[in-house]
Amino acid sequence: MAVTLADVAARAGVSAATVSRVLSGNYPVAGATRSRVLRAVEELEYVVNGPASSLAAASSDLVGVLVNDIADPFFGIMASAVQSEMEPEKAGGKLAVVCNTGGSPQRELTYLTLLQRQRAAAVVLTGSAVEDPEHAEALSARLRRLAAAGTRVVLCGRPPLPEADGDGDDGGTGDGGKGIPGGGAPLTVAFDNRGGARRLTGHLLALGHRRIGYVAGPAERTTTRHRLEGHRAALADHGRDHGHDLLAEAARLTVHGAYDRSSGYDGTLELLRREPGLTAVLAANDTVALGVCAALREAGLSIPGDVSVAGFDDLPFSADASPALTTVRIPLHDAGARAGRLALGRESAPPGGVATVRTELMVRASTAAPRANRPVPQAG
Amino acid sequence: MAVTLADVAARAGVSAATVSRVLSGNYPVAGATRSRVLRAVEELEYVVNGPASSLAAASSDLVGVLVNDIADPFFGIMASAVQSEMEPEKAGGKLAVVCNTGGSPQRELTYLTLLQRQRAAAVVLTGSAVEDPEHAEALSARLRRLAAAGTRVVLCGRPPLPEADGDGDDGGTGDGGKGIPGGGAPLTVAFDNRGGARRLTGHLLALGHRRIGYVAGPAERTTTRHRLEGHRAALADHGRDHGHDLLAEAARLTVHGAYDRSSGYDGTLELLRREPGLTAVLAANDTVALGVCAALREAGLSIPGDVSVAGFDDLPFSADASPALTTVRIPLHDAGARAGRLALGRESAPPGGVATVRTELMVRASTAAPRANRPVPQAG
DNA sequence: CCTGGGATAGAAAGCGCTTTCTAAAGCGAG
DNA sequence: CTCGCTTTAGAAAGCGCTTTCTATCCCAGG
Repeated sequence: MAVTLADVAARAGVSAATVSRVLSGNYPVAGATRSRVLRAVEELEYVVNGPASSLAAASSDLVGVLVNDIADPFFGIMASAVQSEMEPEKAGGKLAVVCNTGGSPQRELTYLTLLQRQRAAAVVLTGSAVEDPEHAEALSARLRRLAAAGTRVVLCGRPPLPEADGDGDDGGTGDGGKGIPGGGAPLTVAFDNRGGARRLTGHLLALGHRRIGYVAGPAERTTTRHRLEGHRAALADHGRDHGHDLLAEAARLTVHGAYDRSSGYDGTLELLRREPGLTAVLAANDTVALGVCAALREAGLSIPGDVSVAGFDDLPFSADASPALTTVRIPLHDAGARAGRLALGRESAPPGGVATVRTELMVRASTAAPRANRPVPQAG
Repeated sequence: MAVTLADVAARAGVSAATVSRVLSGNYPVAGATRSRVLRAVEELEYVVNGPASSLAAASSDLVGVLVNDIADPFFGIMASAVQSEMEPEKAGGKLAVVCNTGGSPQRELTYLTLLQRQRAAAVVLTGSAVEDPEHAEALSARLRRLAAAGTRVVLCGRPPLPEADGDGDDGGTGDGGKGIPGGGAPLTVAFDNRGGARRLTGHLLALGHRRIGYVAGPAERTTTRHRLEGHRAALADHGRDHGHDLLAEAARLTVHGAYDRSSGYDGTLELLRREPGLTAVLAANDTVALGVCAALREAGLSIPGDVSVAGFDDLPFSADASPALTTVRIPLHDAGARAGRLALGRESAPPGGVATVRTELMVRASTAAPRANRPVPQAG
């Protein structure tokens, strides 16, 4: 039913081989022949049969992008950046397949199989990893095998895979995909979540805050752990410098939730119950921060007058919230673009296979020095 | 290098045909044989070669989803819903390919070719269409040909394609893809933008607003036109009932921009210049509304005290903006899910091939009755 | 005028799978 | 017991393309 190579060949009065060569363009074809073929292609409205060509050439132009939640701009921005690197104009029509894993390691594996089945040229995994050792192990093994088989594997916004064997102290192999053609080992574009969180908490401490609540993300995710570590590191710094141990309180002032608004809302209520005298609340990310703000306001507290609030990520809406949110900016677009280039092999692998992108503290209106006396809401 | 069907067959001591039958499951295979094959598949970690299977079966399990901007939650939500309908558990591992067209008709066509090349099983086009007759014509023809060739084509959030021929008054053929197997004609899930805008403007008029500015979207998009038509219809309704012609002013109080925050900001500045006495501003969508609010605040006007603001879409952040945004809710998730089911043929085509989803007016804090005397900002 | 080599194009062998078409059993009925 | 049917499995022919491997053709050099 569909027009095939043979049809074009017949029309142009050449062999199928010649048509193929004209279209792929990596073999000399005489000018006259070429234009005759091209005309036939035009006239017949011929469109290459992708599967057939992938089969014969043993390669495809699909690139998988795994995201936790495509409706979340955090992932949307990264996915968009990855895809912008393979615009038809730039990369000869690679197709990005965006897969919504919902953050489930199980689904992640399933999609990986699906992509492997399509013989995807590369796979980009975004979003934080789950720390469950069993899944982590299965995923690492899987990714490493995929990479070894020639599929480019890039992790974006999650920590590098643990070392495969016992050798090699700490990710310093230095041959991030040099040896084996087409990759060989998974590459990573990591975010400096620890440093960002540390600076953010440092900012709050510098303003004079001492009772800082933390509505953290899901306990089992690496991103959550890293941000929490940065937070505590800042607390520890402060204790060291001022002989005032804030770390002891940290656990009591931390609650965990999901990366959504209602977690921020519920978490804040819980924090207020535990410590009505809070002067600042840190949120797992900006979306959570919105929920934090809502809960605070309902409790009759003003921001930043009574309580300061800060988020993480700096999504587009963060600057528009009111008050504008103090947050840690993650250059999602740059990170995604870089991951995309790495996935296409258009950028050489970073040393050790790991590139870390900087995060930046964005101080805005939602944080200010704490007031001496502020109204204390009635406990729930 | 990779494990093939033949390897599995050899290991299981059966023919390749049998293995294929076990895996596709649409042919009887004796229980003992089946489990022997399954075990071999396990042991060899066999993964089907998608391209080969697509080639042989002349079908693929890719579904294309075209979006204007994947980083925008409006599209993210729809894409997510489409994809949720083809979870591996539900639809046997269909893969959604999300393509970012940036709203360019040119890129839309390019991606369509890419998808066609992959022999995609279906294509879902989201986002408003461009009204440029030339492109519209090219796109319609293309989609119709695709559909006729067996690819399911679903439009989501854009108006149905114009009738192909001169016959048929107004999209009432009633055989939305019944005749030809696998579709035949493009299907549509349309939004009631006109009705929504009409109700929204009605709400403002009922509150007592008479000088209503409109920061509309790009002039050439259908969505923009429909919302504008609804707006003007409400204005006309009012004139008819109260003998007070607001329509004459409408053009002067309308400015066009893109669907982004800065358009809202700039547009509002321009509107304020044209009519410092505005008491309400309607925005093309919620993102634009954020920019409108920012500009208003900078001009020293309070919301809704001095000026009411309303948006469109009801994205997740809209309820959290402050003040919470009055807006017209579009059930994006439902619409996307429906489009997904239509694309997979899991839901029968609606009468006439067009399903319209209802929009709902969400009245929140950003709109209120106008004040008798309000400060008038200095013109820029 | 002959010959070696570069440029160009065709023939044909797959790529790994699906799917007829065909064959071999296994079984109840006559 | 034999016949004819159902059930199950293998053989083999492609699906449409890429890519060697070859075969021309043409021209410069001898």
